[in-house]
Amino acid sequence: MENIIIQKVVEAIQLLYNENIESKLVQPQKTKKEFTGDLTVVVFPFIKASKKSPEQTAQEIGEYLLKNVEQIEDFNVVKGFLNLSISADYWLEAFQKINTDASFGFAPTSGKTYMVEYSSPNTNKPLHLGHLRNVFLGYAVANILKANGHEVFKTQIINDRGIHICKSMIAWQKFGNGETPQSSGIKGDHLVGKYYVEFDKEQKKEAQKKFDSWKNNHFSTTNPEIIEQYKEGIQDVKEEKISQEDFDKKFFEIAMNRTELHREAREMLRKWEEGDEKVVNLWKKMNGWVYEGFDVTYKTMGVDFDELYYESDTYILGKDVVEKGLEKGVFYQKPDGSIWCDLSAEKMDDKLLLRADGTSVYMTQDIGTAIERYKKHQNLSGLIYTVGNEQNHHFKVLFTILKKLGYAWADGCYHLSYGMIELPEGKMKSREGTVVDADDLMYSIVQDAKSMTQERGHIEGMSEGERENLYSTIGLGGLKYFLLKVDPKKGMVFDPKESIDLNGNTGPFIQYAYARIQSLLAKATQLGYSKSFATVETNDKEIGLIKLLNDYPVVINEAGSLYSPAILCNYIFALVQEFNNFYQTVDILREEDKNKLAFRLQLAENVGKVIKSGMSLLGINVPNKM
RNA sequence: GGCCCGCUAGCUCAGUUGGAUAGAGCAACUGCCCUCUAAGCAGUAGGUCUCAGGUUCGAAUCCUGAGCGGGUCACCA
Repeated sequence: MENIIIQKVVEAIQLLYNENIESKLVQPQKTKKEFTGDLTVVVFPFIKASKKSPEQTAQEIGEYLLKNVEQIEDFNVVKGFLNLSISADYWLEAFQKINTDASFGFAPTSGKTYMVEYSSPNTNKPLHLGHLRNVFLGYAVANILKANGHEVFKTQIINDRGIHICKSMIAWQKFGNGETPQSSGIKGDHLVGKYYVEFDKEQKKEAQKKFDSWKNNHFSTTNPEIIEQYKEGIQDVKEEKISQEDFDKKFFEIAMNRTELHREAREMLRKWEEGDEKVVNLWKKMNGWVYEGFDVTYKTMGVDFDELYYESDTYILGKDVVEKGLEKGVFYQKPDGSIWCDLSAEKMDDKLLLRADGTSVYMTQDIGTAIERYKKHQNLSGLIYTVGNEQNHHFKVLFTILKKLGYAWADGCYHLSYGMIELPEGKMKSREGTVVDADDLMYSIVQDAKSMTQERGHIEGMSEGERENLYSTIGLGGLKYFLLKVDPKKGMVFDPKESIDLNGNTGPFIQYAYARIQSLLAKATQLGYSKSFATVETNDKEIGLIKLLNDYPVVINEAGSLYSPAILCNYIFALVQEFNNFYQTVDILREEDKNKLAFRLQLAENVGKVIKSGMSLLGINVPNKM
């Protein structure tokens, strides 16, 4: 419809004023609620061509459109705004198409393939609230891309090696007494996380002892540098060059790095890299526990992956590429032998790619892994990394380097960056135990949903299993919607003391509307009402719903190209608001005109269809009763 | 300090190439269950869109500067 109008407006200006204007200048938009009409054309851009007042220009163009576009049946002019009314027949016809299209809103196959990476956890602790946002976001974006006709591979890279997991391993060896998930009844990832925390606690104790003895001028260390530094530090504090707080922080950190525990963890990492059998076996065992735990969490979350990558496999990648890059002159070498990428042209600091001793850094393996993925999936149109915005700079550098290396596909790489979730008192700190655990949060929100549902739900006649199922549908739906409705780029505050709101603009609000529709349809079937209708007289609430339904394909497209499930959330919410208004002001089953009744049933059915479809793209289920 | 991002109602957020009187939800107040599910609907109140300039028919939106908040600039991952 928009296209027809654009074309006809250009035509009108050509005929009326003998001027050619760019079709870009014609921007039909939805008419605001307080005015009558469906589409509005702003005529200000045309007054240069018409050389007449905005009002008169709008009037003349309006008359032309009324005569020459059959779907337009009326128009009105307010200042420079030309409001056009589209005929009900046009909307009814559009509705027929929606009604008969089983995969309404979804684009035909595009032939493109995308890879979406999300989650990518460390294996030394369980998933937390930040992962929930990450995973729900990545999963929803993957679904939305599929709905846009693309083939999608969902993937994660599991950070299964490194100093962090060694810490858990050391602590378990020292204090674990052979504890296992089976023996303790603790979920595997939580058990490993418990020892990570244990390690930190013990290390802090040891560091504190060391630090205290320094304060008393007892230096057990054989390293005279530390003593010297410390004494200088004290002097600086006296001269107020640094604050006591900064001094404490700095030397506590130094003490931490000089603890026996820290040395042991480093040593274990070294042994792991050598392939020491004992260490590798312990590593496999404890990672195994973590994976069992993650599986349960992912299952509760209702997400999955098509392809897994492990850092223990990929951390070696990239070295040869960097060396080749050096030969080709893309990178340069410093006198100490380290290899760097010059990014001054891009106004960024130079980036280290290989240390002087030839070992790699994070960036090195990211380069290698990206190349690996494009080798494995030829024709990949895009690679989407769902990673927090603290790594914005990292990805900017990564994509720039890939491009410098001559990989044209680097343009298809996209960092799906999202804002951090903060608690009312600030950032979550795993060391301070303020992290909101994913399993705990999901459990408690389902409990909330349970008590709310028992209070006001329509659960009579449901089996115990069906009820439990409903509680988790509502609870998790609420949680997912809560995390997805905010623009990914923005940070958000989460207060664990207040449970997530399940009224208003929420998942359950939408689920409730869906359940009402299903109940309505069931009752209609029971009463033997038909859903087929001839042409009917419509009211503006009905047309309003059709207009919104008609937007669904555009919304999917937009949500896909902007990688934003939030756009879809807002759309579904608006649709439900409109439907609730319709539902509460227009009779459906009580309607005496059976033709109208049938039409309204079918309208409700299609609203339900779109709600279900949209919610499923978000990874949210909808219940038939609640 | 350099670079990046954010700032819209008391709170949480919409507002996509600049368009009409800036919109929702929560919280507050007022109405509505005659069983089409009140987890709902209708209404009231709440705003110098952080501030100051600029661009033009027209700015929350674009430009410049300032303020506040966050991130990053690691031979950490």
